[in-house]
Amino acid sequence: MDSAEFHESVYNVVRQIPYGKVTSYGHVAKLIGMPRHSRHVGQALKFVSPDTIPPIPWQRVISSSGTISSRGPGTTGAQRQKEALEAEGVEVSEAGRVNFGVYGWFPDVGTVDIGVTLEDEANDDDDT
DNA sequence: ACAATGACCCTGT
DNA sequence: CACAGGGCCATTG
Repeated sequence: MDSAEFHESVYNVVRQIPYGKVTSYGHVAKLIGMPRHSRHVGQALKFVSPDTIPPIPWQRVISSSGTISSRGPGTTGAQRQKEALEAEGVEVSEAGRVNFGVYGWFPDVGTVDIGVTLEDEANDDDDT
């Protein structure tokens, strides 16, 4: 799994988050089979540009605590994310928190097409 | 090779 | 709920 494939998997999963729903970095990491790489999911998402086709709804990925992660003081990323979510009907509290009980999307691992053949990676024998 | 960093996560106080 | 500490792991200086 290269970083390129990692990104692909992340994008594929994120694209499948239903409109008006949100999930967490950690869950995305689990879905692509790398539960320890929650931080890198965010890293992958920051490479996303609004011009990407098909579009990647990066705003639907927040922290496991249900809050929008701050990109640091002076940045507007978190603010844009909040507005983007509200634009699709997701309620975001003033503290930047979303009610997972209502808007959470946490499908079981294996029920989501990650777009990468992880199932065939064990098949490397050279049958003649 | 080492140290620091990051759109994270979990547990404990 | 707020805060602190430890763990995690690829990337960057």
